[in-house]
Amino acid sequence: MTRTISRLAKELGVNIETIRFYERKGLIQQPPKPTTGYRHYPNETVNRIHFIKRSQELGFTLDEIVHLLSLEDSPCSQAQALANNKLEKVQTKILDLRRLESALKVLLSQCHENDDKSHCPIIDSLQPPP
Amino acid sequence: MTRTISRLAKELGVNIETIRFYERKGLIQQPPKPTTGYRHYPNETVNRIHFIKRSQELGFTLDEIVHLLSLEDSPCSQAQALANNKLEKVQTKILDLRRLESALKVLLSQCHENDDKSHCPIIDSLQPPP
DNA sequence: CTTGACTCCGTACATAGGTACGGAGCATAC
DNA sequence: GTATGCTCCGTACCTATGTACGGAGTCAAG
Repeated sequence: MTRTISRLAKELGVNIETIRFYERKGLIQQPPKPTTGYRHYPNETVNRIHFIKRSQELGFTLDEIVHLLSLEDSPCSQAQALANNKLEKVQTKILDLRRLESALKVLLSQCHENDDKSHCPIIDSLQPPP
Repeated sequence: MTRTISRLAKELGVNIETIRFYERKGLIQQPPKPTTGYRHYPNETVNRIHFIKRSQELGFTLDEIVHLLSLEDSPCSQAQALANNKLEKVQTKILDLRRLESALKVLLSQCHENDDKSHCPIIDSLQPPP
C-alpha cells in the first residue's frame, strides 16, 4: 500500500492541510498525479518534511527554510551564514526579553512594598507619559 | 486650536489609523462627534494611549491591555496577577530561546570542525528523521 | 467661493503559518 | 454495485497588530 496524503500526514504527525500548504509554498514538490486516481508520496517527501520541522524547531522561518533546502550540496559557508544570522537574532531577542523581565520584576516588587492593597502601583507606573 | 485626530497622532508619534484601530477595538473611547464637523480628543486619550504603548513595551498584548485598563482603582492583586503571568511567560520564552541558542552553536561548531568545505554538516544534521 | 488639506467610514490588505469548507471525483470493502 | 471514506482543488478564514484606500463630507485660508 502506497503513501497517500493522509498516510503521509499521519506518519509525520502533521495536518493534511499543512502538507498541501507546503506544496503551494513550494517547500515540497507535489508528486505527479497519476492519470486517474490519487497522488502517492515518496520517502523523500517524508525526509523533506522532517527537515522542515526540525528547522522550524531551530527557529527558522519557512522562507529561510526554502533557502536552506536549496543549499544541499552547496558550500558550507552559505548554510553557516544563515545559521549565524539566526543565532544573532536569537541572542538579540534574549536580551530584549531579559530587559522585559527586569522591568516586570521592578513592577512586582513595587506591589510587594505597597501598603494600600486597594490600589495598584503597577497601574500608576503605566500612566505617566514616558 | 483643539486636538483633531491628526494632531493627536502627531503628538503621540503614532499613525492616525492606529488610533482609529484602537477605537474600533475599544481600547480608547471615541469622543462624541459634534453635530457637524470633526471630533476633538481630550487629554485623557493622550494618557490612555501612552498607557497602551508603555504596556506594549512591557510585552502585554492588546487584549491584556484592555484588561489592565479596566483595573484602575481595582485591588492590587489583580494587576499583580497579570504581571506575574506575563513574567512567567517571558521567562519561559527566554529558556526556549536559550535552548535554541545552544543548538545553533552546536551546529556552527560542527561547521568549524568540518574539513570538506564544499558540503555542510548543518544540512546533514537537519536531514535524518528525529 | 474656491481650493487644498483634513476627517469620517467602511472595507480591503499585509504578515506567518497554517486551518477549514464544500463539491466533485475516486477507491476500497462488503 | 453501492456505501463509506478519501482526495483534489479553489477559496475563505484564523490570530495579532496594524496599514492603506476610496469616496463623501468638512474646515480654514485666500
